[in-house]
Amino acid sequence: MTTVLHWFRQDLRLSDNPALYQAAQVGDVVPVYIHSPSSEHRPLGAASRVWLHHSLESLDQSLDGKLNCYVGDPVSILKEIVQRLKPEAVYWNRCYGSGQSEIDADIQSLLKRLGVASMCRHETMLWEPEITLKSDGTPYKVFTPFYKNCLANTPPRACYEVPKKSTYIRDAKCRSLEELDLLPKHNWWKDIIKRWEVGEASAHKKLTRFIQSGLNGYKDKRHYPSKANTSKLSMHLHFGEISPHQVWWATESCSSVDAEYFRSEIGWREFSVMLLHYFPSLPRENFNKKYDVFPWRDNPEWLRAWQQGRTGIPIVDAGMRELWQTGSMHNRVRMIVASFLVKNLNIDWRQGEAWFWDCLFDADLANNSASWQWVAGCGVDAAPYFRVFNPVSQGQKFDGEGVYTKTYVPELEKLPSKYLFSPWEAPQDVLEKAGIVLGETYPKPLVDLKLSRLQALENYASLEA
DNA sequence: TGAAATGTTGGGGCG
DNA sequence: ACGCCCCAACATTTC
Repeated sequence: MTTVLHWFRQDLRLSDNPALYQAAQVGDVVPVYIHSPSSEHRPLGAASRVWLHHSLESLDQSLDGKLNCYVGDPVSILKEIVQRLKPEAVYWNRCYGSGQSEIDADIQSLLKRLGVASMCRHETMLWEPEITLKSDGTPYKVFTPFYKNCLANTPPRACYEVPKKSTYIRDAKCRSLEELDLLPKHNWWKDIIKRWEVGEASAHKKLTRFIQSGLNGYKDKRHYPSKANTSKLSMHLHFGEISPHQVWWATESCSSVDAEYFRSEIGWREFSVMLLHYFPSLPRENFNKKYDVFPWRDNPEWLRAWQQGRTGIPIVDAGMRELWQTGSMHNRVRMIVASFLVKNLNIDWRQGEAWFWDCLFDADLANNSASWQWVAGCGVDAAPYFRVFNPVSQGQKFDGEGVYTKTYVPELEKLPSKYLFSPWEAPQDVLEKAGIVLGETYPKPLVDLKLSRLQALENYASLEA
């Protein structure tokens, strides 16, 4: 029997894994994962490291404990393994993002030198970036025509089964999962990860549950953070515990408007990946260069207050505390807190992006940077600069009863809904009755919403001139 | 995947 | 009955 190697990257699953499927048909598989902190363009955030650790643990179990982990630069690690184990070929699924194509090219030339076949599969996305270009050969810069073009394009490929009868080989010289040293030294993460189930099986369970009970009414109900109408699949998709194809085809038979809206969100994910592919500087630089002279405010104390959920704006604080306590945040609230940071506090979107990157289990370079640039107005197909969310009316509209807000800001528990989203407007006796002393039991608002909005509009308008 | 300012309309109270 | 005012409700424009 021949030996082949499968290099796991952002495809931590057995089902619908094109490279693994093909590898297993050829021979016995050496499953490999390489942690390479030194060659990362953007080091993993703390939350991502925690999720990754647990995801690898789960993958290892699926592989009968045969997952082989290594630490170091992929080229030198793979070189060493290949020379030692002499597999017939190395398989992997393509990744996207800064430097990924270069890594692929480096590995391919390495394997060529070693006389080993390299099998890099290009079936990761529903529509690979190369086939979604406009007729003039340039990438789409507006979502709607991009997505229309996708739908009119070749349908996404069918899903692959879990490889049958595959034998996985353990390399005695690999490292243990613990040696990857992914988990933070302090134990803060234990309570957070407890809230989640990590791994391929959990991802599918979530998808099934969502289709059964969350998809119906998704189009409207997804906006309400206290409702369970979002899929919460983002982290599983990010690490490849489930593939977009599996999600796509699972909802494809549901021909409701709800399912269509849900699939278009998967479309936004494709859009972001495509953008990062063609504009690798997206996580660092304003896509719209006009914004390079924007007068961002440097205020570490305000930034800190935003991060810690003590801005004095209840829906903003609820969102930021949800992030801190759960490693995730409802998407509607992400937009609200982001708009507040950028357009009320006037702080550079990169500061917000960095915090999300560190705290989110689903931190994804493409989605995160594209979305922050969208909010800030400097991105591709971005929100117009004058679209400023009012966190008071957003709270009233999407969390009317305050169920979500009170979950994370319990000190406002007794405040009537009328003032829940703007406690600074509550009469003194109402505050007293609710046991609230502004500035003591709950912060006074960091900024005046009306004035800060006008200031932001002025700043933004100055760029237009 | 906004919100505020401004404009328009129409019903009802009232002299 | 009529004109006038007020203002909610809705529509449009502007940022």
